[in-house]
Amino acid sequence: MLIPSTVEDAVALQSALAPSVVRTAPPGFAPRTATGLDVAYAAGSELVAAAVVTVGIATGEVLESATAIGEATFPYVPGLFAFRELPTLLTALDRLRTTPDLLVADGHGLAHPRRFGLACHLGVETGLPAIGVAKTPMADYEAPRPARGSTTPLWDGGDEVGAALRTQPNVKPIFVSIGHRIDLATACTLVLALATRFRLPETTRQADHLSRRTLRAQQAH
DNA sequence: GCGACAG
DNA sequence: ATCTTGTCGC
Repeated sequence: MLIPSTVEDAVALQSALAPSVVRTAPPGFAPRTATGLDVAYAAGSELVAAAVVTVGIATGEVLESATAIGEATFPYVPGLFAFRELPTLLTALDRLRTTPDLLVADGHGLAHPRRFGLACHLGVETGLPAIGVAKTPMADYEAPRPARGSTTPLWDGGDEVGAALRTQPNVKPIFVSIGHRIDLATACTLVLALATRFRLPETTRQADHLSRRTLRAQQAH
């Protein structure tokens, strides 16, 4: 995968790719598994550890996982952090034996200044359905009702770009947006099904834990 | 012009 | 993201 060498090129690439995002699900789309992706960073270096974990949507059971060690070359710039994580995440994805039904990225999809966050980039790059799940919003929203499952729209420049989703009663919402080849309502339903017990979906939790374990193990060497 | 800004 | 102990609660 080609990583732009400048911020200007990175912004241009996102704008160029944004029209490729498909905002509807494939006919008869009924994923049985979901693959979570996350990256852990080392404190003072560019070392990163990526983890991808496939779980059963109905059970939350871990079915398969893969990891990769890499280097974050691109600097952290809000709106461009996908360029830090993409190469290592794609390497880890390639190591899965079974092609994912659905990707769940740790970050935004359409709820992004150029409508092309990490989840969109992952989806367009792989051709797979993808959802963005973020812990903090970049867009405006009103608090959803306290009940589990309630949602409220995410607004950015007059566009509805995602949803604030309450996954647990009276717990801070998470921010769901389309990544690729899915609609927002389906994305929210699937994320809710993956967040039966905790605020974050099981995909995110498992990938987060595995990426941290992988980084620690790498640093011990 | 200045601050804020996914991870 | 990461640096970081204990503590309150289910």
